[in-house]
Amino acid sequence: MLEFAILGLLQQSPMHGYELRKELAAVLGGLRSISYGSLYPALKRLQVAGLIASDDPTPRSLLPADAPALTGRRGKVVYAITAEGKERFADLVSQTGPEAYDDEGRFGVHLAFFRHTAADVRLRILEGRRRTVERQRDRLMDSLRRTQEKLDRYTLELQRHGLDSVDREVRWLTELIDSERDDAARAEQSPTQTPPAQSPTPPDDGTT
Amino acid sequence: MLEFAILGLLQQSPMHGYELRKELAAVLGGLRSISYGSLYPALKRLQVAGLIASDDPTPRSLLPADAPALTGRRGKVVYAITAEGKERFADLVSQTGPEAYDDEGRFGVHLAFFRHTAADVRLRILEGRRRTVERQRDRLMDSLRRTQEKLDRYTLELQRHGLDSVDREVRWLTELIDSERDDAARAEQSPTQTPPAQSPTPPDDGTT
DNA sequence: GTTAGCATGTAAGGAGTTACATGATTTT
DNA sequence: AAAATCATGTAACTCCTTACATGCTAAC
Repeated sequence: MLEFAILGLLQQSPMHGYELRKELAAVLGGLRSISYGSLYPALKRLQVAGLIASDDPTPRSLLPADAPALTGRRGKVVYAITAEGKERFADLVSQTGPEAYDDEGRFGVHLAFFRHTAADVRLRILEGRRRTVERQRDRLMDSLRRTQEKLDRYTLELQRHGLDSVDREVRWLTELIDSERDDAARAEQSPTQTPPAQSPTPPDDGTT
Repeated sequence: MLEFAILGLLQQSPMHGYELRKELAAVLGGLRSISYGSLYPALKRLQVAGLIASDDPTPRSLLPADAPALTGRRGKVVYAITAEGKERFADLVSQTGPEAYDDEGRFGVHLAFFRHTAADVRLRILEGRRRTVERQRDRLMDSLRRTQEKLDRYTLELQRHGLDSVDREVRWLTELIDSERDDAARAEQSPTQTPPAQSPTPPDDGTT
């Protein structure tokens, strides 16, 4: 998931690790960020696999011969995606199986890169996610109905709040799906126009 | 976290692993359950630590001497919490530091066992959780305000939905906190009565 | 020229998962 | 007695975190 997100970000522009971390926070839900202990090893793995390349500013060959063992090379290291990396990203982005939507984090990453995703793939991922969340909702409703009496006030509140959240997520997904379908229908009617990448008007939301 | 949840459930009644797993699902948010690959090793660790004890139905000593190496002992194994385990659970339950509310899962477990938690500890945990979630909300609002134009429709939707969820969680926590404070005030007025373990009437919620 | 904060990296470990293997009990 | 399902367990692995170690660069 992390490697997927890195490839996606580097697709947009080259970056060094520190920068990447900030952008990653936005992609991964905006709340928690990834730690360096995950980030740098991931970059190394991607580089070894040939999916990204570093524009290393101080290559060994330019250092004086007496430079000591160099436990760690320092200085900003800018990474860029390679052709192979783009290929791999295209593969990942077009996955429509459970791995694209069963896990909340992975789904978020897929959504964040929807601009690089074909319209039919977008729709399948959104529908898959909705099915997953609907199943969660149904299980929760079931469990609430069956055990309502046995539960104390706090557990009850926790489950009701969880149910409410899941319910809202289903509605949110339904809005996205409907809006995707509208776009598809519109593209059908006037196929000469470029399909709209920006939505016409988001359905509203009232709050704030 | 898993071990905390197990101790909490065994506090209520002895159970075997399979049963435990179902109850665990409810405690851990009702959606995903824990796998056996986590559960059984956890039980073993707790037993080795002396916090739980198994009522093993087929102890080695009762088997015929020719019983072969016994790669795996089978038959239901019922676990019960020990006095030491109760002590440990009481310790865990009364923790009011970040470990009780920074992680969503851990907070959920704490909440699920609020009936075993002192009123002042409950309040501190709820307030801590609210602070954590408020910080998340503020960070998200900030990020949304600053980068609104750069984001495509999908990332924007994702962040707006995330913000909405976090906002609702803050409100939910505030309701719980207010209700706790009411209870505390009521207990103050008539200290001879036992403090109410069940809420009088949940503040309402309208939806469903 | 020293402190603060930017930037990179490693080692150890935590908390879970999947895949596998097997036994015990209930249903048909 | 075969099949389904209940129940226990291990090994290997995934994916991330914390704690640590270090160097580079700008500001005072």
